[in-house]
Amino acid sequence: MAGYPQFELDHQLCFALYTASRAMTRAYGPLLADTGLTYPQYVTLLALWRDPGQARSVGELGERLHLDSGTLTPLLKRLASMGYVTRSRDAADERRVLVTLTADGLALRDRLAAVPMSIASCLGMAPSEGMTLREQLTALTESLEASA
Amino acid sequence: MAGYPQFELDHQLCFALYTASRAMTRAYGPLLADTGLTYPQYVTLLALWRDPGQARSVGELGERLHLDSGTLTPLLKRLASMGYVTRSRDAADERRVLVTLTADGLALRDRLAAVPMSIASCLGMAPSEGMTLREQLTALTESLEASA
DNA sequence: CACGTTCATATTGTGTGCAATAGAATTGCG
DNA sequence: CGCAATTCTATTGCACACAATATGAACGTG
Repeated sequence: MAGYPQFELDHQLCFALYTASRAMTRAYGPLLADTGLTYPQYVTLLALWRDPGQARSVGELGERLHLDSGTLTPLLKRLASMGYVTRSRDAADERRVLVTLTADGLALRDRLAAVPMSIASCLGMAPSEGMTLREQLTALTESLEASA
Repeated sequence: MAGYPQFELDHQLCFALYTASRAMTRAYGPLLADTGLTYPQYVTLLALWRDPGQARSVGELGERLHLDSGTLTPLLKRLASMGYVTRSRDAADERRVLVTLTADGLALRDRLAAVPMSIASCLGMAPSEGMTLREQLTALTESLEASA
């Protein structure tokens, strides 16, 4: 009986992706522990650090991060309670909530400046390899989201 | 001011990985909806389908899936409540809990036989590309877990 | 300018993930 | 044999993810 080769766990791209993603998140844990941040919170700050004076709506952040309000609303409330962002209704459109970095939130960028290099040293690959892998994963995301 | 190029969201391998993994999980949703399974439950069944008569301890499954008991215990209880597995203490070592496929759990393997091909058609890449990507991700996981 | 539709965010409910702890069983060492 | 250390699973607490729904604001059409 040959079995069901299409179900072999070690042949599944999905499983390799799922496992690698969780390993990556765990790798950030010790690097973020000082600041009390989780990995999703760190990624949210990455989006905000891009242009620190610029306020973003929840929807803009969600589009950028591929996350919905059910995830972002409580996450942003926790960032606000830690003093890293502020949340306020947009005066021009009261449906929108604007998220802005605080001085403390911006200061985190300097405190965490070495994090990307620390992670890079754990990847076991050259920067060019990482770049290629990143591009393949981005293309994969686009294909998967287009099929939805 | 040049800024902080190391923090550019679109240059982060971690973010591409995080986003792709969630996109993949979402892609499985419609394919598993009929069975009531979630993606982590499906992956757990993949491990069990490998050798359907073989009982596994929670620890063995956790090692295979890189998941701990805090995740697996409730997940396996849900699979048991759906009738797809049974859970029982190992008579030879009462610390261990043995997980076994039921007939219904095994029958799912036939009901879901087309799932891997359906997913493959959403990936936007040739099988050989997917295989290479999978190998790179597996190597990445090993590097990240070795650095822990 | 009313009012139904659409838009933006919040809430609810379910199911992971994982660190930390607890608790029971087994093992190993003297 | 006795008991401390170890092993294995379960529990607890917290933080995502996301579908489904609710709520309120803004818009468009007549």
